[in-house]
Amino acid sequence: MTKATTFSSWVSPDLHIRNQKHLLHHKNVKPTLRSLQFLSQSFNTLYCTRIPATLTLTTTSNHQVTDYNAGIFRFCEMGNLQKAMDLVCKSEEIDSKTYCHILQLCAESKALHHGKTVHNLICSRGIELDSVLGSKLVFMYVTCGDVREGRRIFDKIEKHHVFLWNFMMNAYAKMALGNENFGESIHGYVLKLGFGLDCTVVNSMIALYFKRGNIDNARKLFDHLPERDVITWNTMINGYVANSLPETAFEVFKNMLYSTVSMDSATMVSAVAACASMSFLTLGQTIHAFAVKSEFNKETKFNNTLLDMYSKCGDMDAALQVFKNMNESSVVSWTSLIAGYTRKGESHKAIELFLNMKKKGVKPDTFTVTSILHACASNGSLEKGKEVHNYIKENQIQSLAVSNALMDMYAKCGSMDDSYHVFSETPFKDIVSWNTMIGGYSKNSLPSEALTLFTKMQSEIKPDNITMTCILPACASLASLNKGREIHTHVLKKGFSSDQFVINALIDMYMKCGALLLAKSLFEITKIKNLVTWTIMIAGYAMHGFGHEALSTFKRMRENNEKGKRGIEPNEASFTSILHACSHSGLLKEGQEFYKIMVNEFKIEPKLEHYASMVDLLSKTGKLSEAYKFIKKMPVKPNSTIWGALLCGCRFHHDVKLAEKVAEEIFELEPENTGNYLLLANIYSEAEKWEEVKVLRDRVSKRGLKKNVGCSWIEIKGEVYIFVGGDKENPEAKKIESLLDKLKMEMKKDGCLDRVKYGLVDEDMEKEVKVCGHSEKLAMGFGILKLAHGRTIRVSKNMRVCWECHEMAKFVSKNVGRQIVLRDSNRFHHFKDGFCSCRGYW
DNA sequence: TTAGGGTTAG
Repeated sequence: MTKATTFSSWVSPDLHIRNQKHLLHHKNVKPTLRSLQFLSQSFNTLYCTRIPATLTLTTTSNHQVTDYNAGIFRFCEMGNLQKAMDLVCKSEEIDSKTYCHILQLCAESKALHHGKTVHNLICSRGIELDSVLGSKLVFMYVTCGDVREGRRIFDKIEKHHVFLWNFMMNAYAKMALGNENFGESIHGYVLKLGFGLDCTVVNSMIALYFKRGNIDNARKLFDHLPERDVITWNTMINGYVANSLPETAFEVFKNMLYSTVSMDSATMVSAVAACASMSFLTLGQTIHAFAVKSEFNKETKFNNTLLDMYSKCGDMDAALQVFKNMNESSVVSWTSLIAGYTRKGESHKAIELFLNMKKKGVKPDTFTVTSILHACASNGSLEKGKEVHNYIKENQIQSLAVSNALMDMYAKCGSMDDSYHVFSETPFKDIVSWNTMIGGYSKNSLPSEALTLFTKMQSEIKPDNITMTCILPACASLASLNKGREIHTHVLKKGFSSDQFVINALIDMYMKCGALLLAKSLFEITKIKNLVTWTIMIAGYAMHGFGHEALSTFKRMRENNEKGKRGIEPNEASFTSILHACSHSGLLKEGQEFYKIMVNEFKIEPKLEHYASMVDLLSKTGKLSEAYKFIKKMPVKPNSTIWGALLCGCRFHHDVKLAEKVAEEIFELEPENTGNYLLLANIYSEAEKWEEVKVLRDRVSKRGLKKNVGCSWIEIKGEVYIFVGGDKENPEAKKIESLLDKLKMEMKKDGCLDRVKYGLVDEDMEKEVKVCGHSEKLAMGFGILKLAHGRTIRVSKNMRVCWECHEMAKFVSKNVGRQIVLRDSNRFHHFKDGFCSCRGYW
């Protein structure tokens, strides 16, 4: 008997491999060609073998069959494990064959606990462990997941059937799938045994290497194989497609055409799939023609791949044509069509198809419902999404992908409560589930929820690179630099820093947290910058009021400035950013020039955000009537942002007459927004038109408008402190108040407050609509008290900063010598030495 | 060896 191997603890993957090598070198059994092929197959398909029942029945001992044996056999046949167990425990007169039966049932039911009981009975009753009963025990343990115990029994067995070798190796293979070197050690053994030139064995090895992403080794095997069959070629094409190398797959396909091997339908399927993943429509059409000639187009599987190719290439007419010409369509055909229309943004057509398919009696499966949920999500149609959800519940179409698609649909339709409901009811969540939820909270302006879930996630599953891109916008939205830096550390530790999405999200986070220098240095050290990287940087400079830096970044992007790299062409979003930059810095000439370039050179049709930037730019630079004319000439209906930009301009340049006209347009669009009424009231009071102020105040109180609550927050040592106007609850409230009083006195002495008399004139009005509340002043005061001298004070506000607070920040930056970065709902203000980066353009 | 789905920044 082979000496039993003892394991002191649960084994590492490395140890499994050593054991498996040991298995292969076992002295008694010579591996057959089939067993080697089987071994590599086990990697590829996770093929799970059952020891056939006949194996156990052929060589059982001749014990007398008692009533108990017959009874247990019957219960096993019926699958009633509990009853069979009861009988096994009751009688000692049980033969080896019966133990085999019950162990088989334990394995099938994955009942390790019962299996162990049977094993104990066998031992305590002194039943001989022959190769058949031993094999069955091994089978039971391995199937139930206890490979270590299975191996212990395996080593006790004297004579092994080759099937058990394969089975044991398969079990180890499954466990060792994640190991880099394992494939190579099997490969070495294959060569040693002289199977290196055998087509069938090598085909399996090639597939194994591709499965493991080891493309070079797969290629080497292929290159050295003297005789290749159709499966060799197909495996190569398929392997390259699966490893996202469709171009190489195509090279192989071309070479196959010149070889003596003729293609089969699997070749066609792989080649068409390669075209699909490359969006190579013309090539796909050529193969289509070839397939028609060779009559491959009779097969449903091929036609489905073809349909999917057209759908992925965006040619929905061709996809529909294939669909119509098909002899038999399946749920796969319908799903490919639905997915195609969804990708094209034609969600209504996808939904229509879904309904049609149900009408035709084709039953949607998990793939279909995930596609249709995606369509509802991109359409934002919560109602349709809910209908699909009901259908899923009624028909019990369950899978993790379906749950994830449901969470995503609810998140994209803005219903995070429904999304969380699905999440909490999903028993086994994967990384996609967590990422979808965290990203959903971030996008739905629920950053605290996103951060809470992120913390919870870490105790259950390892976050990945996508998690980073989901959580970083939440840090950005809270302006939580501490949290953002913490995540950056995590990114570096886990090696996500080569991911372009992660880097872009980090730069964006630093920009939105006001850490312009950190954003800039990360941007500069990032070697590969894509359009989004550049646009984030330009948008960042824009929101910080660094117009010239934004312009030079835009220029750098378009030039061949990086070594050996071609310049990048701007798109719609880049122009939004650069126009923003111009308007935030009052760069009239440049802005107008960019607008022209966008429309004339790049043929980009302006969107509302482009128009808004232009109106903002004209208004800020005093071109009020031009701005008004610009709005009137717009081919689309202006929104409140556009009119609002002009109204701000009217205040800045004291044009009461135009302001009245503009305000009426906004009041019509946003009758509930108190901010607009206050803005007009300020314009009146600055022009000392007290009667108009009074009329407006009456209008506001008559409407009984909702009060907007302004709030500001500051992060100190990782804690976020939130302030609302007139807040006295903060334990430091008294200290802050006396500090602010002192500052106000000094400002008065300096004559600073003379400049802000306009904003303060109508205090009643201000109290009534309670728009400002000067919460930013409280947060700044708290920062002065709590942060060491020399540290920048970073405050965020959910509305635009008020004039008085702005003046105070300027004063503090000069007279107290503190740098302040204030983020309001519109832009950043950097205060230093008595100046603000906005230079009045806010 | 062979078809379809869900999460990712401006």
